[in-house]
Amino acid sequence: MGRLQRYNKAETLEKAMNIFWRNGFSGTSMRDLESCLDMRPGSIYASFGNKEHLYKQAMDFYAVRNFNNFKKYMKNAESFMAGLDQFIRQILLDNKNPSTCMLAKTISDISPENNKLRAKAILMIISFEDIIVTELSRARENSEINQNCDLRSLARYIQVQILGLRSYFEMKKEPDEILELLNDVLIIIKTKATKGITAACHNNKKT
Amino acid sequence: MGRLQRYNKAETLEKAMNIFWRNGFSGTSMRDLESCLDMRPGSIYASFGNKEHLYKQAMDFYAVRNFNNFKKYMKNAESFMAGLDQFIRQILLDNKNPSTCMLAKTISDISPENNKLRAKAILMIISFEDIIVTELSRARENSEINQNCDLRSLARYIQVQILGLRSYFEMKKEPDEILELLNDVLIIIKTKATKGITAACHNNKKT
DNA sequence: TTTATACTTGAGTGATCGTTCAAAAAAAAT
DNA sequence: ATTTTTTTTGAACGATCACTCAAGTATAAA
Repeated sequence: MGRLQRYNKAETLEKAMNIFWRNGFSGTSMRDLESCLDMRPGSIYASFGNKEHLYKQAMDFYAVRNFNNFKKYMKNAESFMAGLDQFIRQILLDNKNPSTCMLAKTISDISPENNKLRAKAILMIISFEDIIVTELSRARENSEINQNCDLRSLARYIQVQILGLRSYFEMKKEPDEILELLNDVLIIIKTKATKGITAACHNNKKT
Repeated sequence: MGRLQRYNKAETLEKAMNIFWRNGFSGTSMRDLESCLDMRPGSIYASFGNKEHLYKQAMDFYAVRNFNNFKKYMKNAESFMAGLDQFIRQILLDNKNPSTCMLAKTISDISPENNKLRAKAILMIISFEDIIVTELSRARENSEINQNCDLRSLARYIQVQILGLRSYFEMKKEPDEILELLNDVLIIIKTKATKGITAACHNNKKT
């Protein structure tokens, strides 16, 4: 039944994800990928289509792993806040991978003309927001969160906090500062969640 | 005394900044720059050295403009918080330019090997943090900020908030959501500033 | 008008880009 | 063994990359 496949698809995609995550789409050449994956161009194209399609699959791999990771931490933790703490902490303290979210990086990386990748990344970020909302509503059933709280707004706020932390610590990884800022951020999310203050008073006036 | 320069350096750098900001270093080709600047390669190299050096100067242009902008808003506003509000609002609601900070983008964009640009971007982000600290201490003299407040920590927190907002709104520019999130963020910064709670209780325990 | 000087031009450099495809290799079926 | 099927290989393609430099052009001084 023909020659056996030399490469495991999941392992290969993980390698591709790592190099794309680090160097970006334009910053990663097919020759970089060839040496990183230990595959010759023909094999890569036979397995993954072309560079853009490979990037898409690497991004999928990233997103699925991230989503599952988040759900896992939520499931194992004794509260939403504890799970969120562990989830963000693990991302920020990981020194093997970039701190920046690969999806956010894709959105800023990609030039306007080939915005297929951009659109896909945006969809996946919104999917993650949906997952946060799901977990928040579960937490509300457990009375961890105020009944009046707008979960969609809170999820957006949490996203901004995560993106901010990940972007900031891309430049320097000082564990003390990470833990301090993470603590600050978590305290405020908890306050917002329990007091239910979201989008209270708009001040749209010009100053 | 020889032929006159056809190009205004500041205007040219602004054009270069815009295209680099949008497309990144790897995503912008010299031919893109040639048409954007309306200059032939020889002129570009005579004026700016090479692509990397041009990027550096474009980044400098970006940083100086941003710093001055921040100071201007701070000077004209009646309080630190009002100035910060106007500063961030103007960045997020501007539809001509990317939402993401060019310095943050540079840090995540650049591949590890040519990390000169990366290092420069990090230095400039830290410089901006210093400027925030300066403005905060001025605000403290005006009794806008609690005496016990750790200004460096608060400045870091503000940076995270700005980076988070700019990263988040790179994907979608919904004015309502922008104003709501900006309002949320500002309220909390104000609370932190007036109550002086920063890095209170670390919870380093594993959950 | 001529000369000296400063800047611009754009065809052309070798290197690298993403991608292709005929040939080789390895397994199962006959 | 031979054939059939599937995968891997890597030389090679045209396009584009960052970059160079001799020639051309515009100005001020002589």
